[in-house]
Amino acid sequence: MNLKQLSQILGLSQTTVSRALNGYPEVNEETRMRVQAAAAKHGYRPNARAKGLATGRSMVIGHVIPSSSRHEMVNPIFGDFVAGAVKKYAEHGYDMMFTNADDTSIEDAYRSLFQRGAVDGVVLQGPKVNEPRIEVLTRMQVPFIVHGRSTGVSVPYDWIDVNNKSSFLRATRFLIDLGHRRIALINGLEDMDFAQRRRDGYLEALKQAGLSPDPALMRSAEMTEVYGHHETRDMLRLDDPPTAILTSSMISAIGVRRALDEAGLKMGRDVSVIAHDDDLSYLKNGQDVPIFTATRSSVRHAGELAAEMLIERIRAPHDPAKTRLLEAELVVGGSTGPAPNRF
Amino acid sequence: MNLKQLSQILGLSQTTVSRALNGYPEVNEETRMRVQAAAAKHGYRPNARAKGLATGRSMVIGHVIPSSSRHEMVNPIFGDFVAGAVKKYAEHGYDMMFTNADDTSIEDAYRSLFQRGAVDGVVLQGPKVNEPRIEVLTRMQVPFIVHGRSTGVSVPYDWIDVNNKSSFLRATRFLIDLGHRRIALINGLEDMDFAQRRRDGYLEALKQAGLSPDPALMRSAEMTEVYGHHETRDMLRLDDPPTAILTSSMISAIGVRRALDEAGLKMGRDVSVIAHDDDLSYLKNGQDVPIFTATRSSVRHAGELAAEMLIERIRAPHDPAKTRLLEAELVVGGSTGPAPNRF
DNA sequence: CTCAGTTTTCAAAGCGCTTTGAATGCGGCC
DNA sequence: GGCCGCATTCAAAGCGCTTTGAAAACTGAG
Repeated sequence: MNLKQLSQILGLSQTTVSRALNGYPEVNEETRMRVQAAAAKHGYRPNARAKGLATGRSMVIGHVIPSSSRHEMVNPIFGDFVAGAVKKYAEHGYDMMFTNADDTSIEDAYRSLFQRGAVDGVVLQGPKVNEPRIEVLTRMQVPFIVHGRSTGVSVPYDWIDVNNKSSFLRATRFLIDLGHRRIALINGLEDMDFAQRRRDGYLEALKQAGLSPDPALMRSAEMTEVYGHHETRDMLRLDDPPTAILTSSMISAIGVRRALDEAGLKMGRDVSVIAHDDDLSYLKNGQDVPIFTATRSSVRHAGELAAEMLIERIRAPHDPAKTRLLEAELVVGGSTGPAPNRF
Repeated sequence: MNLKQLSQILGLSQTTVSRALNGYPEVNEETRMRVQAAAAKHGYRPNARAKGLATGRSMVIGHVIPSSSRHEMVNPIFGDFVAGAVKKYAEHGYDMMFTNADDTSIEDAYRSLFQRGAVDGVVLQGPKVNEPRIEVLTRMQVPFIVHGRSTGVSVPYDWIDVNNKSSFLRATRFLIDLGHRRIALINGLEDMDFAQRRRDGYLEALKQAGLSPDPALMRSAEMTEVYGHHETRDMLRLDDPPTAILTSSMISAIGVRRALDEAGLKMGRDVSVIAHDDDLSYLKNGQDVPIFTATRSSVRHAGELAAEMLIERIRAPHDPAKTRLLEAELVVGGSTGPAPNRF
């Protein structure tokens, strides 16, 4: 069933039927009712491609998934961010499109999406420091939003981010206030912008407390469970092991916990742990009492906000850049306690 | 840059340029080279909507994400399955589209995707027992593939699934062979087809061993960490607690482990645990030695296979239904051991 | 040199929609 | 009665591509 057929059934022109369905005012209300009824009856749905071709808009928003050859990892926060975003997209009549690109051709993938007219805007995830994609998209003059920020990029752009620095500063200070002096940081990949900001916060807190950082206590890699376990076990073997560990993800924190268990150490008593908690739906930080003391910020909520900001941007391409900084809350759970007295 | 402009630059007709780029034989090779060079030089990429309108194919494959009001959970396997699928889609020139639909309108969402001409095929995830969507799609005569199967659906359809019954049968038998008699099953939601098959395998193994199932040891819900923890803690309080636990996901298994730790029990010695491991990239089951004894089957690989099967189906809509049953491997890790002697 | 056969190129129609510019019908006012 | 303005409807062009059916250019045989 297409527009032509529907209009023939109704004995009206395509113009009138189209306008009736799209809510234009120059249609007799009675006619509109008749058209809407017929459309519903015959299950008519306008062809998205034809509509897009005629309007120049695709009503689709793109995401590019890097299929890295180096690290085949899917970000665990992916699902929740997407769930948040897609919900808002749907509310505004947008669909979501994914494309795959290998590491070397990510910029090209973004360019392709727009040139092919496949999308009206894109979300840029996981920005690195000096993220080149941001300048590419800016130069292309297309609507986009960054989930995160990129230190070193000077052009203005829309972004939504968690205040990584302040939350890790607060978390570190919290541990210092509990008497900890040997505090480890199990961070994400170094070239990721968020990881750098978290480290900045951590270092800042140490500095304010007059503590000097120990490179042996600062680790960074892709945030898996195995990684958290491995680094913890490694650090526990040091002559002067940490009494507290700060970790960039709940998944790694689970590995940290496993390593502590294996070493016969009790989390919260022997070693304190603070994790960053993205509030993933399948990995809640406990029921009522949090398992881990954590800096918490819902990535699903970030997805919703990102979607809304991007849709606004698509509507008003020339508005000045908008940014949104979310503060993570510091929730206190059972994984932290006063530094053990070793003497 | 569109086809018209490009053909004007080249002094050729649109027909010839289009054919040159799409590899049709009736084009002089020299001309083809010239066209390809010009297209590359000017960064020409055919408009996907126009192309789709002309060909009737969208080169997009759809996935519907249910935004349930009941359980707001994103399936943790989502990311890896999608990563596998999108990679294969890309290899064949397909993009991936997501749409959101609330629980009540999922069928409608599938229908809409096709009627709007937005997709050439869809993947149906998380089938329940007697899954109504399968019949809807069958009746619509559109290409689709089911990740999983649906007991009770009699029409033939394409699917790819893990042999859930046999893997849980084997896992249960493995525990029985180790001397366990009180074996608990922490399963997924009851109405999910995979959960039912896993329970069947579990029950079958008990039956073969002459053991009668205890309803108090069979739990089912959405497979979160908190759920695994909660049910385990609950069962440990029983007069006759289980000595072994079978769980449907690694995430829940982590919760199981936490409950055991809290109770001062050692996994593998006091209580044995077997988990189903989807081989998620961010949640590997250990480095070299598996943490958990597990039934393992890569969901990412399933995503790749599903994508390929669907693309085949799109190419040959009238071929007989194809199915693929993957056997999970039983990997033995440190979480299982002989049943403790309680006397 | 001619003509059939082959290779190569082209103009135009069509995919299903929106939107422009024009036409129609109607009531009201002078 | 004639004319204007308003409400309503319509025919046709256009979005950028593919594809059909025809034309042009070339080839080799007779």
